[in-house]
Amino acid sequence: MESNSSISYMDQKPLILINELARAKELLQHLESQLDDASTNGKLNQTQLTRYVPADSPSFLTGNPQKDYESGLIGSCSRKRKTIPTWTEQVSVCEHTGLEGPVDDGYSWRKYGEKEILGATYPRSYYRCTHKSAQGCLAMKQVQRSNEDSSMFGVTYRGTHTCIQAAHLLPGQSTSKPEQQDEKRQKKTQETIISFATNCHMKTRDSGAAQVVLGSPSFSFPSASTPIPCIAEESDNNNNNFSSMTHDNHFVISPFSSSFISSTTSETNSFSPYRMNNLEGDGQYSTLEYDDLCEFTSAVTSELDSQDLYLDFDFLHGASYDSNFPFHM
DNA sequence: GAGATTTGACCTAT
DNA sequence: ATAGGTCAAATCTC
Repeated sequence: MESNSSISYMDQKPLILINELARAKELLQHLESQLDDASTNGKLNQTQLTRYVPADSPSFLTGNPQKDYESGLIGSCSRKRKTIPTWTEQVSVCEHTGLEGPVDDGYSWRKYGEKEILGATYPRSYYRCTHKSAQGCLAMKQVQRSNEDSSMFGVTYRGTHTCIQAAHLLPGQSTSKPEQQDEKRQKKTQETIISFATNCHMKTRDSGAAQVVLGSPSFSFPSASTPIPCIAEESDNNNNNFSSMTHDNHFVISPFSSSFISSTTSETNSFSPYRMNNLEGDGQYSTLEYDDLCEFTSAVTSELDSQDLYLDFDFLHGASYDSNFPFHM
């Protein structure tokens, strides 16, 4: 990689990180799905999938994928109304970490409806991409506040952004003034990392049972509407040539691929506390890559019947909070 | 005045 | 019949 690209990469690390964390979340969801499938097939009878959600929440909050499959929200087009061939993503967002609530995820949305939902304390809000008319972007999302924890929101994304903002903005960016975007992005990046570190746990047990803990009460991915659809299909990518577990159970993060940098903007930020140190001891920083997470996902599924694993992202140890990084396997 | 939000009516799947 | 999703006119905000 030429030097200019290298500088640009360093400047854009926070943005990259946001996107990477969004990818991580999606991959964890994918993993959860894989584990569920394995359990269904009798491979993992003791598999437990734990996902924080209020008990009386709608399906996208209760984490009942079967229900959503049945309702057509996942993996297929909705059978209701116009069938938009879309990919559906489900995330939970906490307003405590999202700064501006669940609506501000970096994209421009226009609210087109609100509906009282049976059994739900709060109404569900319906949004579509602001650029639907201008650019034919079909992205939509639904936002619903949790019954039990009013600070929790369930955000269901339907469709991917095909508008200009999807091509030129990273999740977490908005159409506000650049300086405001910087501030928002910095805060969101910090909050995202902290939230991710505090609440994302993956464990395997001696018994072979697996536990995935996603979206605990304060867990959020402000950039949840990542413009990277069809993760399940892409997760089979075999270009993951840079991640491995070391002898001391550290997850090795190796140099960043150039392909992802091209999707970022040229704005600058500095988040040195959150840099990811690789473990080569050469002082170079690197980024948790998408394929690392594919490897990670694969590792979980292949190691379910073996020893405990421990995943240690050093960059989080350097963050300005004192909790132990809880990303374990 | 343009664009966003609200809200009641309407449509469609179950 | 009912519930969820969408439409579109009215209203609000900048």
